[in-house]
Amino acid sequence: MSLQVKRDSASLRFQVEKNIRLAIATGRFKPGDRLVERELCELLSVSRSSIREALRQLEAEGLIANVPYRGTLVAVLTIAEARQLYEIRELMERIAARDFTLSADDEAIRHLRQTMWVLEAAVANGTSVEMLEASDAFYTILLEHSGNTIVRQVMVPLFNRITLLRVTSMSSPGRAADSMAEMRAILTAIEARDPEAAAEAAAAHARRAGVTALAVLAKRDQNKPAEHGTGKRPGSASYG
Amino acid sequence: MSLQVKRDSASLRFQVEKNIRLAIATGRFKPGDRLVERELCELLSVSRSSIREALRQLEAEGLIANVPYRGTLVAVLTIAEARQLYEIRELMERIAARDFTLSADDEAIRHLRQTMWVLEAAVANGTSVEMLEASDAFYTILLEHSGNTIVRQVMVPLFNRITLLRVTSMSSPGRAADSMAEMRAILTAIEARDPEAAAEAAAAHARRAGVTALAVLAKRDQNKPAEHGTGKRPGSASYG
DNA sequence: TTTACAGGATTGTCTGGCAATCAGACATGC
DNA sequence: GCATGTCTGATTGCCAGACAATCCTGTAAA
Repeated sequence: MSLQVKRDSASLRFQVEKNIRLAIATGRFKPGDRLVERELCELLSVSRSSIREALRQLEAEGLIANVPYRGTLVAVLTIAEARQLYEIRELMERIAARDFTLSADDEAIRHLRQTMWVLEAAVANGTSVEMLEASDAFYTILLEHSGNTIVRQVMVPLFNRITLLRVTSMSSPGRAADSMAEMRAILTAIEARDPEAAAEAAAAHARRAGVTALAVLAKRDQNKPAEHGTGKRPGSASYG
Repeated sequence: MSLQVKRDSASLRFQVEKNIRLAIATGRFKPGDRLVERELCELLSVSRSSIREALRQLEAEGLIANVPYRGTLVAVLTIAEARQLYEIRELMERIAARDFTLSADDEAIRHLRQTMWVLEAAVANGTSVEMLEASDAFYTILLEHSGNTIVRQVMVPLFNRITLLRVTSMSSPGRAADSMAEMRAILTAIEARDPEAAAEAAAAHARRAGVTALAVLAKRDQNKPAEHGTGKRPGSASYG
């Protein structure tokens, strides 16, 4: 066990960043919503400097977009972009799984296996939030111990953007169980120390997640083609 | 010709960002160098707020790294990371070339062809800076008109990180001519409207650039294994 | 109806400041 | 000499308040 002191009193702007990210992921801020700086100040009880620095960071990740003198909006993903997103995600996960298999130690694999149990428990009888958390944890471990810094850094923004959709995509009936089975396949390949099989399993998982999500998206956009950006302000309810 | 007004009175922080990026690309700031905020303020004649916001953006792109209460350093790439970088770059360029071929209009292709001429002229009898600029322009057009927003957004940080190395990698004798020929091949495939060939040509180009760069890097690190981060301050010579 | 303009809202930027933290020098005790 | 404690200057993290630039909107004038 590492004795590292938990440098967890993370900088304020980092917490701001995390909170905004979370607010977007949970649908508190919806795609197209406007993020007014001073409202965020009040919501989060920090100064504008910290807010703005956090916004710049999120902007670089493509999670929000900035229009000069008009403000920052939560990014809106078109279907085409979603398709592109999932194509790249597949490639990245392929690499991550391969490199993890090649370079992860037993400790990491054990950790991954544990997370898989948690996921399976959540799918059996947990909330959807628990499922998402376990699923996130799985990927975090995979990326963290792949030894591939670059893939990790590329994936973070991708992942964040996918969360712009994921509330949608996971809602597909039966998808959770399939998803879990696919992840189990990744783990099995990793345990067998077979990088190619792991890569292929990860790719298959990403591919199917993409197909499902895109199907849901296409259907949604058929029903209400331009429902993004209601113009509704973030409001002032308590948050954080 | 586009009649778009050149929104070039870009925000200050954007110019700051551009200048710092350039300073890193040209070796003015070297990997490991420390970027002291107040020195940047004086160098660029802007306030700390703008500097800090620009730094956060560059940080999110992985071009600089931040250590709490110690400052921001220009990122240092290990050889392993460089290898990972080029592997992903290959995949991304493959997609970009494919999608460009599928979706670019004649105007864009003509533009690309023109840039190719500029590049060839630069290689024939131009400075290395001109070569780099033409080469950058080529890729910018490719990405901009690929219709693939996500690949573009993924590529930007990758590209920036590659410029951390590129002064090195282009210095390989004869590489410029080869590189040019490979890019010509991409263009040819695009003109033939053959997405698969274009993708393959782009991948080949990226692959070879990677091999060359890695070879140079490996050699350099053999000679002076830890010459990163001389600790030298940015200094105060004129800049910008 | 269209145009012009005033007013409000929001962002972009600056200034000055203060606490937290770090690196390095220095002194102390063994 | 070496380890430990302390001090000091430098730098970052964060803040409050301010002002100009810009955009949006509603209203009055042509």
